[in-house]
Amino acid sequence: MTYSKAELLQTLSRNAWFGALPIAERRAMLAAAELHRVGAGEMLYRKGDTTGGFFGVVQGAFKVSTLGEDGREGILSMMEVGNWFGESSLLDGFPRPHDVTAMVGCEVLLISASAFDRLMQRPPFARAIAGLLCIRVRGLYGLVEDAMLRSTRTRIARRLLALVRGDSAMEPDARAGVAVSQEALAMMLGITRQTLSKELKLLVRDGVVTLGYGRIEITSLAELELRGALA
Amino acid sequence: MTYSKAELLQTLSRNAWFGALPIAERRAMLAAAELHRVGAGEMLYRKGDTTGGFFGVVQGAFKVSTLGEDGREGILSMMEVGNWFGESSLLDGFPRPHDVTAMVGCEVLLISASAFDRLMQRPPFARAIAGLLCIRVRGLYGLVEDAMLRSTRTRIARRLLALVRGDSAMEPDARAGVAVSQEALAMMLGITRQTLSKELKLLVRDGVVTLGYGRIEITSLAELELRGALA
DNA sequence: GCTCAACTGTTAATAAATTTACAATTTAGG
DNA sequence: CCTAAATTGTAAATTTATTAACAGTTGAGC
Repeated sequence: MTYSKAELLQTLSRNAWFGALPIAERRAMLAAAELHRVGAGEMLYRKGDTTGGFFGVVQGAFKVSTLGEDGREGILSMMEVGNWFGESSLLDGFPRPHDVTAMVGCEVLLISASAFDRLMQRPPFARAIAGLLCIRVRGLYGLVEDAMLRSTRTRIARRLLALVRGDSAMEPDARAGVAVSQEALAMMLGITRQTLSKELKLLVRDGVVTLGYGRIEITSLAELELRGALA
Repeated sequence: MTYSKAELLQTLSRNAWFGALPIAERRAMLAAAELHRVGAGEMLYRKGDTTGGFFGVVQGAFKVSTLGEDGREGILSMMEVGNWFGESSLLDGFPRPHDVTAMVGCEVLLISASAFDRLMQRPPFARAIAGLLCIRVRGLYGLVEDAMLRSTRTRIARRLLALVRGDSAMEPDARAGVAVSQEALAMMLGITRQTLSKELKLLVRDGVVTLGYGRIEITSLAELELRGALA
C-alpha cells in the first residue's frame, strides 16, 4: 500500500506528540523520511547496534524488548501507529539499548541519522525531541515505581489500562479491548503467564474483563481504574 | 562555606556530564546559578510541585523518591556532588514526578526556570540537556530491565556496583565502600530490609563484602562484578 | 560519659510467585 | 477441512519474599 503525504500526516497526527508539532516540523519530518516495509518477526534493530535512524510507525506495531542472561524476554514497551522512537542513540551515539521487533507486518517511516541531525538544527524540532525524551523519562519513572512499590495485582490493572488507553498511539475510538496474548502481557509485567492467568481469572469473576484468544476485553473500565489506583 | 567560581567549576567538572560540557557553557551555567543551603531532611521539591528550577549538587547528597499509596517509600536514585537534575519539569512544564530530599546538610546551585529557558537558547547547552535526558532514559531502562528479568540476588550486586562506582557523581578515588544503611539500600531495590540482610550475609560469608554501621565495604570488587553480571 | 534513636541480626509464620506438568481450546495456513 | 502451532486453563510442589517480632549494637548529640 502507498500513502499520500496528506494521508500519512493525518494518520500520524493522531499521536499526541506528533500531532502537537507545528505543521512545518511535521512536513519537514515527512520530507526527510522514507517509507519502509517490515515483515512480521523482522527486527528493526538489535541491542548493541550502532546503526539505524529515527522511526515512525505507520502501520502495525513493534515490541521493544530485551533478553535476560537466562534467555527470558522482557517487553519494555509497544510502539504503535503514530509512535516515533530511536532518538536516544542518534543523540548520544551510544548503542541501541534494546531490540525492536515487528509483531505483525509493519510499515515505518525512517529518518536517517544524517537527516535527523539536519532536522535537529531546527529549534522547534530540537525542542520537540527534548519533549519526547521527557515523555520517555516520565513513562519509565512510572514503570520503575510500579515495580518498586506496587503489588502484582495493581500492576496488572495499570498495564491493562495503559494498553486500552493506547498509552502511546492514541487511537480515535476508545478501544474496549486489547489484542495481546497472556504470554506477552506477562512479559511486559515481568511475571509468569501462570501468575497472570490466575489474576485475570479474578478479574473475570468480578466482571471487569472477559478473555478471548489473544485478546482481553475490558467490560468495566471504571472497575479496572479502581484497581489500578489503589495499592 | 563559600566557594570561588574556580573551586565550584573544578568540583562540579569531576562529573562526567558536566565535565564534558564546553567551558563556555559551564561558565554560563555558573553565572546563571545561585548557591543555596539545604538542611538535612529538607525537601528541594515534592511530587506534584510545579515550581523550582534546575539543580546542581555542590555538597552533600539528595535522595529522589516517591511514596506508594500504602506509605512505603521507594528510592529511585541518589543525586551526589556534581549531579544536575530537575530538567524534565522545566522542559515540558508538567509537575515534578517525585520527591527530592537532602540526606545530609547540602549545598546546591539553583538555576531558575527563566534562567534555564535563557540557557536553552544556546545550542550547545540545549544539546547537552538532550544528552542528560539520554543518560536518564538509559539509566531508567536499566532499572526496568533489572526489575523485570533479574533475580533479587543479582539486583543487589548490581545496585552495590552502581553505588561504589559512584554511578552518577564519579569521585576521583575509587571508593572501596558505600555509606548507605541496609534500610535505604532495600528501598532502592524495592525489597524489605530482612530480605536484603539475608542476602548480604551470604556475600559476607563468601568474602565479597563486610558490613558496618550504615556502611557496606566491598572487599572483592571482582567477585561482586561476577554476581552482578550473571542472572 | 550517657542516653536515645538509628541501625543490624535473626527467626517463625505467612503470603506470593515460580516451576513443572499436562490437558483443552483456538486459529492460521496448507 | 484438517493439522500443527499458538494460546489458554489448571494444579501441586517448591522457592522466594514478606510480615511480625524482638534482641543486640552503634554512634551522634547533649
